[in-house]
Amino acid sequence: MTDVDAYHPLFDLSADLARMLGHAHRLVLLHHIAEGEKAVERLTELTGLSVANASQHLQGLKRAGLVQTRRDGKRVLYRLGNGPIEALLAALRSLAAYNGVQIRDLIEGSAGRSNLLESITREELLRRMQEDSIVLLDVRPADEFATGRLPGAINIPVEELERRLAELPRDKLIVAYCRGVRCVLSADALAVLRAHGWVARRFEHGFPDWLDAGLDVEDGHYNSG
Amino acid sequence: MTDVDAYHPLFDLSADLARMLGHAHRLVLLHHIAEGEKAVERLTELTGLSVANASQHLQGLKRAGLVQTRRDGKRVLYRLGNGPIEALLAALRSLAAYNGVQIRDLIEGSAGRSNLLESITREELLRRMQEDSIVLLDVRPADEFATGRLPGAINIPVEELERRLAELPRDKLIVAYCRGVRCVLSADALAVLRAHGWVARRFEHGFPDWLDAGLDVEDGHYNSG
DNA sequence: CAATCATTCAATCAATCTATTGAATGATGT
DNA sequence: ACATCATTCAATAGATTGATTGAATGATTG
Repeated sequence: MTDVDAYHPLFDLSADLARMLGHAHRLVLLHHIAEGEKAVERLTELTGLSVANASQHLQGLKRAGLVQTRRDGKRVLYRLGNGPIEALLAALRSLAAYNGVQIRDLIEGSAGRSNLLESITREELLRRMQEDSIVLLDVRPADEFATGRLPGAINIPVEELERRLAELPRDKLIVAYCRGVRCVLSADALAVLRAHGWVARRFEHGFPDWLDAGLDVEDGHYNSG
Repeated sequence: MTDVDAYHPLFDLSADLARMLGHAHRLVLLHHIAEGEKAVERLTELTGLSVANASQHLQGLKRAGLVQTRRDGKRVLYRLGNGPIEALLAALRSLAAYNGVQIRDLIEGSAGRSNLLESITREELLRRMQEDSIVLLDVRPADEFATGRLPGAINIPVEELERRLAELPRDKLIVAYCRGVRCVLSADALAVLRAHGWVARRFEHGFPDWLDAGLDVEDGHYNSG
């Protein structure tokens, strides 16, 4: 048997990337760079890092392809690199937020609040939809919502969620869903909701799974034939 | 002025997470665990790591919430943790793959990385089909696909591609093909895929060339005589 | 072309991470 | 209770990473 059976160079590349994201200073730098091209000095102002230290981190990010540079006079401007970088950062932040909420629950509350964060099964979802004890929240973009949705769901795309929280009742469990297990939208939504004191869980299989199960959808053309 | 103006605990949490993903051994372990609950010993077989070393890495992953454990007799079974972990792993692999392709292009050819990113030779296609490192995407209309296709190809006609993106894995190179060099379908497909962060190239000769070369086709009547 | 400014490089030390070893724990079967 | 097995813990040494310092580079200005 070989050393690492499932070895694939992609694991090494992935690890190098992840390691480069594994320092708060670099994440903060990336955060600022993602908001727009910036010179090193500006980044040091924003982050409070020393020039040499910031530069060193930036060199690393550049080597990893996470940022690119161009010269403008005596300044060197940093911008985000190519590829799905923001998607990766969003996924990272999303999971971190999810875990962060869990940790806070462990500290704040004793017992079973942690399972409030876990996803809700389809069976439980169906039951609680019957008894009208939940609010079903679709956090996908409006156009996807328009194409089809779970019965009774309301739509607040995740990027609008924070400023539209008032639309959600506080006396019911919020169940957020999106496109499925690979989709981070509902996890982001959970983080926002929990951060503002709502009680929320997610239906992690999302809309496609619901569809596959042959269950009713609203306003869709999927099961109309 | 504070040390880090834009400081947010989320950056620390994210960095901790990323650091935990920043080692190929842990990524390989996660890969195996993601495919199903496994005991430590099984993981050592799969990875070639020593027991203590694997255990140590697993402890770290557990602390980070990336895996969970349960006991079954004397074994301890590891499974993936809660939250959008697979989404994060997919995003990581996706970007690594993207960068990997770029790097290889820089090494292999001086000329046009864009060029290499676009089309894949028949030889490379065959090789990567063997090693199952790509997803072959047929973007022709369904009826043409039904008549005959490259082995293992999946069919998403280009006009449906945008709304069916979820069917495509993010951790493999997507190779799109259509009717051949004069056909624009696969080029359109590339644009859609790239725009959404997928790593994609095209097999520009398409189905007819494959046929001419006398290579296997699936479910076709072409080479049955 | 010298002075200046923004950034990078090089060298250092402290801190952290990794693999290995061997001992300790916890569950099982006799 | 004892022996056994799977896993974890603890301690160590070697490798890697991070912050700081001061010098070097590259572009601009007068």
